[in-house]
Amino acid sequence: MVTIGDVAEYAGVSRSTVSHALSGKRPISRETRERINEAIRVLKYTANAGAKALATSKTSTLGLIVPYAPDEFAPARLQYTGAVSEAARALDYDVLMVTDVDGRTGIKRVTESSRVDGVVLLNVKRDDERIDAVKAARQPGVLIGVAENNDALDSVDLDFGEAGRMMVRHLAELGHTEVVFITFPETMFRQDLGFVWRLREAVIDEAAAVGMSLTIVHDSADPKERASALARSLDASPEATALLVHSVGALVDLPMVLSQRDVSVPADLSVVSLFGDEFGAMLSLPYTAIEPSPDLVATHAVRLLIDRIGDPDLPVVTELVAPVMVERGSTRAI
Amino acid sequence: MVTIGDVAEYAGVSRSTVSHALSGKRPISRETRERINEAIRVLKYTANAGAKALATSKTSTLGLIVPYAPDEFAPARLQYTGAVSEAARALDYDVLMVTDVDGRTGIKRVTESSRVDGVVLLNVKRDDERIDAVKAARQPGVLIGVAENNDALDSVDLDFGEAGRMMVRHLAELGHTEVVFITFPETMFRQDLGFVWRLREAVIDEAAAVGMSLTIVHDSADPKERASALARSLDASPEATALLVHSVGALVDLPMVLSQRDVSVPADLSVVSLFGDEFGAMLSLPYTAIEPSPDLVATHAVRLLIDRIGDPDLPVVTELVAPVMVERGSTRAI
DNA sequence: CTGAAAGCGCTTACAG
DNA sequence: CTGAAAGCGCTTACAG
Repeated sequence: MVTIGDVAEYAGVSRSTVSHALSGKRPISRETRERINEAIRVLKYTANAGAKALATSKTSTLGLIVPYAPDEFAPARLQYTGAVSEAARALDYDVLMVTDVDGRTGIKRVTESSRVDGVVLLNVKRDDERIDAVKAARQPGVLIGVAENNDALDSVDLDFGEAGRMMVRHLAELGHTEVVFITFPETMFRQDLGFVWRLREAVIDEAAAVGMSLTIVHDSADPKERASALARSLDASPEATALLVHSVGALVDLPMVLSQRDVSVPADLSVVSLFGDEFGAMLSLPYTAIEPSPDLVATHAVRLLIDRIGDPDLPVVTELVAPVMVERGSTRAI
Repeated sequence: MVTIGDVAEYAGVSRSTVSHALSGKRPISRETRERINEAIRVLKYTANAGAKALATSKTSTLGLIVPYAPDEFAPARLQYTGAVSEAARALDYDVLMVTDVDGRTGIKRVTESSRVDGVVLLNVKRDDERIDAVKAARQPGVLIGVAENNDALDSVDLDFGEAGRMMVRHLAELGHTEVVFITFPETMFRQDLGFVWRLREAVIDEAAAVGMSLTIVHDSADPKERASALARSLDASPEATALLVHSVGALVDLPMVLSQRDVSVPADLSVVSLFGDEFGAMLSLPYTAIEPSPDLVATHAVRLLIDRIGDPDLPVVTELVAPVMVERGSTRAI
């Protein structure tokens, strides 16, 4: 492999001069710089990342802590991993995937061995045990999600509370007072995933505030029974004029269930939801919905993390990304 | 940070002795070993991965080259990234995610800077431009998929040809002679993705061989029109007694389209397909189908790559994983 | 069974 | 504007 020494020799300068030419950390004469660039070009030199990391104590690598729970919605998670990777690349960081089932194990491994400069935690729970693992590490971390047992890590997430309120207000403004709220299976709540809880609580509170009568339905965790359970729930609330949907499973089944009952949207029923492109692209869902904006969330998270790597004493922040609703004509005034 | 020198000092031995105790590369007296272990425990020592990589020229890291094309099916890709990561971990390797839109750029970057010991290529095309980038690198690579412009890299994939033949034979044995073959949108074929081509060719050849009359239908690339296009295709082939489905979009729409036409499976129509858990879990598809087995494919690929890292002169191999059909009762004899 | 020393490929005070 | 040298934290011949 060609080293900085080879470049120095070819260019007839010292290694430190090559190093400085590369980093731009001190002025180099035009002539010298040109000889160095020529040498780099001819020898096809690329700095050894490991050696640089050893010398500088910076790996330019972020650990992405993403336990592969089999029960969660895959496309959504893929959106986030891709978005984090791209946000990191844009700031010249690489991403190490850490998929250990126990996130703490993975965090310990990559931080203690100095493989990463910081970690990004996906799939955050309200009470997330990985937070202590990050606090025990030399490197900082950022949550994509909001935890309640967190007083030390920066967090970024969609403002799911506001998203819930926004959906309720949207329906309320159209005059809907009888609404069925379809949310994720109980199992998701029991898994303590923060966003399902926060959205549900906000929806309940806001509905109470605006005098909306809400029937809460949990999607079935078993896809085999999901559609029929959904159908029964709808039948049980014939007075409802609108659906507020925050569940991937229900979104999958809804077009078929409604079509089977000859229910037209929005003529017979208004529908508002929350889902992203990755989902809409596969299913082509015609529902007015809030965008989860994973790119924005990931970009903020990575920037926050890299800022903190640069300065550990920055104040801890929680950034909630404002939800945006995309109108698709699935709701109407009553 | 605590270094091997701190451990050596605490244990009262030399750094080389600690290093050898850690690697097990030479015999250490019981007493010395115990002092060292005690020192490691007390000081909470973990070796610096970068320093080790510099000294040994091995990073214990694999690059996962996965261009984030927005138009492909996300859950399938996530299955593979997770499977590769887990297979690598099992053999004590970490995984660096390389999501550059141009895979060649990413390969160049991580190999030239010695960030990885080898690369795993996902989303392989029949004519894959990344292969030359790998050949130009010092580190070896493995394809998850089969390319036609490849004479140097190991490859692992599901045997999609055999999968296609298996589906045809399954229907032929049940007496079906009029079959509609629904495959991916033209755009996927134009993207040159090997597996869609190989399966289609095998289905066509095998159908000819067994005297089956095949109507080939390409799924619509636009999810908005997909279901109605699918419905029209079915209407256009009233003589068909079976469907052979190799398209994610069609699988999403099929339950609804069939239910709208009051077509029962398998009473009115037999259906055979190819899809994995990740998909079945979300949609609960009741169709007899071939398993794509991403875990098996990824495990083989990673093992092959690590073997080759150990010995670059191993013969180049292509491993095709035998397809397995899972019976779900969606086909019947005619 | 153990240690002193060189080396992996960088960066960065220090000196000029 | 440039260079010689030390150091980052490991491993591994070499020597005993």
